[in-house]
Amino acid sequence: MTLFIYNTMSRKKEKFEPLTPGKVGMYVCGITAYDRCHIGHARSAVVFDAVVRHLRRTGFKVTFVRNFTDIDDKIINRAREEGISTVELAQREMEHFHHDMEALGVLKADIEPRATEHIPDIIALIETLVEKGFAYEAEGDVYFSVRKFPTYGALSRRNLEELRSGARIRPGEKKKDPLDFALWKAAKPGEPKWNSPWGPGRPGWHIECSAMSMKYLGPTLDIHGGGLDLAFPHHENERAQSEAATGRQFVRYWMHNGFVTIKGEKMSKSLGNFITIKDILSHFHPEALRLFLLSKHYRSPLDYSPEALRESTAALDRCYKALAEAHQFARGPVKKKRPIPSEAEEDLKLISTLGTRVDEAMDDDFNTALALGHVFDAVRALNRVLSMAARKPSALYKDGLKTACTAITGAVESLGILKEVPENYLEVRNRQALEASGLTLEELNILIQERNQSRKDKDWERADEIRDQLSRKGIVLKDTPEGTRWSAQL
RNA sequence: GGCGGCGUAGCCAAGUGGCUAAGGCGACGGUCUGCAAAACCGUUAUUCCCCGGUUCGAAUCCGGGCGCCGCCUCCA
Repeated sequence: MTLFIYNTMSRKKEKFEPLTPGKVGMYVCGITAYDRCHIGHARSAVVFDAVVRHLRRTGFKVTFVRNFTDIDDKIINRAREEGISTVELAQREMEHFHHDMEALGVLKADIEPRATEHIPDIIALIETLVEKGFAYEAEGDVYFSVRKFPTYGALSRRNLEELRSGARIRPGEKKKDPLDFALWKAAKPGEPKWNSPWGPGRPGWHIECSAMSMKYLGPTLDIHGGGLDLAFPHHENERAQSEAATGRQFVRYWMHNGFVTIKGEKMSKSLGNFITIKDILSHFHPEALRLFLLSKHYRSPLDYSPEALRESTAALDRCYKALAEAHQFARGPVKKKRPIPSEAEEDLKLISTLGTRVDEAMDDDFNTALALGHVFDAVRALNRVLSMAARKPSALYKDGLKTACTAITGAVESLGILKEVPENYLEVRNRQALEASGLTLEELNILIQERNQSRKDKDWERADEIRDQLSRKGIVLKDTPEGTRWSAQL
């Protein structure tokens, strides 16, 4: 199997060949730690988490670096508003980030460098650029001279002259060219500062990513990822700085994920139309959010709505229900070994090859939507087998069902879903439903008993009344040969 | 204005030259059930925004149009 990745640089799907066979150096732009993360951040995190998982699953040794920007204008301003230090603010938001990521099942990066811990590396890189004539100092600021880098604009397909016509030098900036960008900013009174050859100041945003990525991954990264909004100017600038400094190719494969929109508009801090990860997780299961985020190809826009999350929850419930029932049958008391029909054998075979189909989908530029389609096919096949097993029970189903469950949960490793014990997942869903219904477990059981008595007496009217009453409270009753069971309504 | 992306069923979505246009949610019919629920089976796009072209053959390629979105300033 061969992995193909869409490279923003070439605008084409390319065969993935890392610099060193079998090893992948991957850098993804993390967050600026000044506020809670929203679903847009979650998408980027989950998408690249799936990338890392899939690379590792298919045998690559991945070094994954995701940075924190812990000093910049937004942090300084927010800290000032809150009356705390930039260090405190950044620390708090990095902790929030870690909590959110852990909840979402996003693997920790191997290295999570922070800008403020890499000031010497940043300064060294800027010095190289000054020495080589790509950067110049101006009253304590240092700027990158865009005109010195001939292929500037190649990544984001910008035309320098057109960019220049729209750009302006803002008051207080000492650029020679409107397109030049800051590598080092002289400290203003009261701002955090570090000493440098150009006087006290702090690094610009773009240079920190160049310095930190190359420090841990070398001059050439295999994969550099981030949101589409970072392509210009952030990644364009990173590329210019890095290649100017090293004379080597900076990134082999540029990957950019599309935006999360809400009512068709980009979700962003500036528009104020964002929903935080924390908010979502107070209403939905983290895996439902993951499922939602992976339900569309990573490069396309993805429109958020509570309905969409509910749909993902319904789909996830169906998967867990099937797994739970398969477990239950496998552990059940059936002893009789009657032969199982060939249809069941075929379904079990289909399930056993799910992993291959998921991996193939992922190999095609991480087609998670197609991969999920295969997963749902397998779940339907599993339910089909369960129906047959319920109709004509046989102990011969047990091993097949156990293997099928393992095949499914193993196949979705890259997607990072179905990681919970199915019974636990359903129990949590049920507990939440019970809480929401306002009933205690005891009250619920009394109602169920009363209904069963009514059913025995063939008082269907009363029995249905109780069932309807519970249904309105979000609790569904199911009459099975083993008795009446209740569960959360979808 | 410049650059880029998108428009596939009621909704979401995969498919980028050729087998029956995946899958999810929903709706309807059937099996099951006292009736339900869940699950399964079946139906739900003879057609992929519109018009023209290339081709033996196009949702898929080309040209034009309409509509939506994004980047060009901080943003995942």
